Amino acid sequence: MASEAPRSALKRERVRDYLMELVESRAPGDPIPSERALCEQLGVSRPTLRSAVDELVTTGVLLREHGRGMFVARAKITQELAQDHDALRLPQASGTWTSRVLEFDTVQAGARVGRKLHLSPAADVVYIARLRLVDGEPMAIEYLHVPAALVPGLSPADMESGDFYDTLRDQHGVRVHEAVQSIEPTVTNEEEAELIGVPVLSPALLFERLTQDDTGRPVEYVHSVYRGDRYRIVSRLTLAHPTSAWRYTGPPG
Amino acid sequence: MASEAPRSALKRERVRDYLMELVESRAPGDPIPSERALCEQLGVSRPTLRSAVDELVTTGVLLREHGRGMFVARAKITQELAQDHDALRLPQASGTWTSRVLEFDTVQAGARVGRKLHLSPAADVVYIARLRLVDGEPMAIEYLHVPAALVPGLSPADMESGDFYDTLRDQHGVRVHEAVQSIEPTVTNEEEAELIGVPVLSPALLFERLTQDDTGRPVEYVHSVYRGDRYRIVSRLTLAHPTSAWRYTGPPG
DNA sequence: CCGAGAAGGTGGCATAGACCACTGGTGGCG
DNA sequence: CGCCACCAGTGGTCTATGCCACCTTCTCGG
Repeated sequence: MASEAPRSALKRERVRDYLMELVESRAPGDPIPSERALCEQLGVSRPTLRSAVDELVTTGVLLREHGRGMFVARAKITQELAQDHDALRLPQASGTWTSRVLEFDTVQAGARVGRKLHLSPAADVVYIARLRLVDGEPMAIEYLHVPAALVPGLSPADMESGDFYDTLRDQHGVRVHEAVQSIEPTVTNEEEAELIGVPVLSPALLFERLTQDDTGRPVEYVHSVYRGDRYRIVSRLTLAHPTSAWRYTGPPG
Repeated sequence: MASEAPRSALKRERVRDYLMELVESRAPGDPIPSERALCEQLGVSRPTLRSAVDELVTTGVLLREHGRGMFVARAKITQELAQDHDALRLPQASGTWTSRVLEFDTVQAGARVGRKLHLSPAADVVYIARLRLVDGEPMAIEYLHVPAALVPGLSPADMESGDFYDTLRDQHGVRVHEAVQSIEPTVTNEEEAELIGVPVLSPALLFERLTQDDTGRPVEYVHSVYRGDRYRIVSRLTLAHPTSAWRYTGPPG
């Protein structure tokens, strides 16, 4: 009854801060003590400690490896991007992009995809799931839907080598012209995490794109998830004349 | 030893799937049973149930309110964006943007910001933290650094009304011309979550922008965090000529 | 009639302990 | 000498339980 301390210091936060200091005193890739050892050092239970570790894994500070231990993550965490920006991440342009096709099927469009592509729900579409890699490292998972009538004879190999838009133009006479794309933040689910090689619930970018050819005909509907720890979007915007590109993120000033 | 079932069904996943069905059978805003009631229904312990709920709160399916209960979230979750796209979120253009200044100070640039703005670390910069709102709802938190010499007499009120770039041009003769911006996914920390009004570790977009005027002089360095459940970027891209804009996300095809 | 306080329900945090699944090293066996 | 089975250590999951903070509602007293 007496004083009732504000108790702003949750154990979980205390543990997290302790771990942050511990991480900063070590080099990337270094192991840190085991969960049970840390519990004893900090005087907290294992679920409490694991909860704090969960947060640091999600924010990209720590890595866990089952049966091996916990390690300081290699990449700088996103939250601290603003503190060490210049030496950050791989530039978009660099690296060699390759693809690995995971699924390749002709299926019925269904209601949702059919509406997107202006097709009947029963119309055939080619459904492709493919992994995008940069220098062999998984970077994104991409799900494409293309009207089957547009791409007769399309093979999985076509989706692994060269640019898809080049293939569309050269082999099918379809000239991609315009696209509407949305981007939003998300977190990885089990499947995406597994394929991209990041923990579940890691920050990621969700792209959705509907592409049209020069006659206004829908060509592809793409839905893709990019890992957030290795990928970012960099754009150069020009103002002066209030162009559409500049304003696209809402009010900048 | 006999058969050793694959046991792919973790309790946590079973609980999550059960909750997802439960959510889909209800309308947005509806309450769902209490944690303790769900535990009994599902035959799991409360920590296990809470763990599953945590995931659904992070992915935007459920809302928790301390002392009141749990509710079906209003916005469609990000993960399911692809399933109901047309009726999604608020369009970028709609809504009235306002700002609330949280901090407004003249401080020394420091090493990092000084490097960005091409200033000495000891040079004065105006540091502004402001909340951006759409129709009164918090949408983003924005941290600006502007060289103090550029904006003599700038007041907090200037940052709450009108467009900052208009203010720069009309009151200080600075004509914003070009910017380099990066976008990446992140999750909210305590401060951001508190200010924006979302749970900690919610998906969000991290913007970083360096703006120059028409003489190439750095004008502002901005770092902002947008909530992911209400905000997305929509852009229209045109191909045909391989312009820079189109390629900015890496290889599209 | 209305306001203040008590009671009960809810989510929030933390504990101690158990067992499972995976990894890597080590020692025994072929 | 080489291979493989075992085992100790690690993270992964789950249980049962307690107490706290917050909100709503009901009731009782003014």
